[in-house]
Amino acid sequence: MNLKKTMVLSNTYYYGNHPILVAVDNIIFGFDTVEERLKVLLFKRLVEPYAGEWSLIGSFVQEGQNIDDAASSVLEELTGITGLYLEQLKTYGNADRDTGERVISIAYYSLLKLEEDNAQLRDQHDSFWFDISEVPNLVLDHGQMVKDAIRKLKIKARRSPIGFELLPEKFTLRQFKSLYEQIYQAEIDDRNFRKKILATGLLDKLEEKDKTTSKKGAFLYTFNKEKYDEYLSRGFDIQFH
Amino acid sequence: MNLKKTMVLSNTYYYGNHPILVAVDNIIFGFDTVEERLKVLLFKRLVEPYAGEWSLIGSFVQEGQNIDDAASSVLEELTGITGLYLEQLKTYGNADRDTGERVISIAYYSLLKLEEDNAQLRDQHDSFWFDISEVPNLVLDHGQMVKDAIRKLKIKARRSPIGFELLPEKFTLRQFKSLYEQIYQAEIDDRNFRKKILATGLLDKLEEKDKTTSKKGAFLYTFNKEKYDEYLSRGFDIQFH
DNA sequence: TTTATAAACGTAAAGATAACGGTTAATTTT
DNA sequence: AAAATTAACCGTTATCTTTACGTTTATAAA
Repeated sequence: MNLKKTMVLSNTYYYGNHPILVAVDNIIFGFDTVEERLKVLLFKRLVEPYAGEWSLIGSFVQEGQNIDDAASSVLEELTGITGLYLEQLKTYGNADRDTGERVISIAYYSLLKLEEDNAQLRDQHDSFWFDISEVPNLVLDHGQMVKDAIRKLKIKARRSPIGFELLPEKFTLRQFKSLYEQIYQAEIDDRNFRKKILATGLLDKLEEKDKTTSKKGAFLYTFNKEKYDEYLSRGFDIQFH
Repeated sequence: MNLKKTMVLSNTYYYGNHPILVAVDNIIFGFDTVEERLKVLLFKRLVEPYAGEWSLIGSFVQEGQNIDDAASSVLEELTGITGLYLEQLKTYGNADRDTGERVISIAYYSLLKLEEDNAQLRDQHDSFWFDISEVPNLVLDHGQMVKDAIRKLKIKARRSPIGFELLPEKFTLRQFKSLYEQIYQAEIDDRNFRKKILATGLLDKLEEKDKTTSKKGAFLYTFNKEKYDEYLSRGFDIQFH
């Protein structure tokens, strides 16, 4: 329909068009600092449609509800945490993507710290944290959504200090390096990583050490919030893959 | 709504949810090689709602129509050209973004060559190519859409040889440079640009010269399609700003 | 006391970037 | 006909960045 045809509708601008069910789906990433693995949270569907199959978590967009609010509600009700990192990924809208009624899905991805013993986030009978290299077959086009989210995360990690959302308050350089290694699925040279990441000034070294992976112990670091905010506003660019 | 609550709905999985009008809006970019300006195509609305105001072109997503097809239809019916570059930008879905009925809009952006004497692409009484630095006030959240599209284009231009979509078949290095200058709204050193862009191997030098901007004349170049496809699949990275 | 190993520190060669000077080919002006 | 003009084109160097890899340190376990 081009503009002129649309214009003819005039008073009937909205009328005669076909409303469609709209949902949000959420690709939830978490970094396991113990296993040093990037994970994605998936859900086993208990009932029809697609009972027994793995899927993302989502919900329908309700009357009067902003789409961003629909996405953050899903996340908040799942985790009990507000203000988690959440960003729109892409909208999936092939007419036949849902085998039941037509549903357009707006996919979001979120990043969260996976250290806390948050009961709701623990593996449950109906949800599981999958290694991003071992995602099972998913319902509908959710597999494509996860693929697209991982691709987006790679790009995001270059232009934003993503560790701030994925690492715990205190972390070792080893953990930070392994986060990048997981995202890019590639080895990073230890010494070069250290140099580059410390040169940003983003990290404050603490007195404390973590001895879980070595006899010597590795110093813990935190993000310098001021530097972090500065990079967020002025732009950030780092490359590891 | 978390998964368990959703599950309880079971057979009524789709039932009870609220269908919403969904539209696509298109941010159409064109590079004017004569003026050496990056332009965006906007439309003066002739009738209500918002008569007399500038807006993007769009359409409602029809029953059974894929969202990507809705977006490409708008573009094809406007230009008469198929296969133009078109990519999804972002979905805008605040409940109150449309002052009439609720409409969720999926924004797309497209890139096209602006040289051809295509009547439909010329400035008309109801449409106009605006310099990207001189975009007027737009209807609803269309101004934000254009802003977001320009931001996306900057990122896109780093990771893809965008000139292929925006420049004519034959072009000068001057024109290619000015395209990047327009995208990044910054001056680029002539000699460094030439070195960097030629080093990619993307360009084939022709015998022909263009004398419109100098006495000496500037050699024309074309994209090497093989190299271009290679970069598209293996990844591209160039920085000018 | 020795061994083992992650952590931490350092260096040098190669490559990329930024800044800028000089030459060329043609037209326009004198 | 000669001089002036100007975009186009070519080249150099200093500086920063990246890559690759060698060395030392602190501690627990053998």
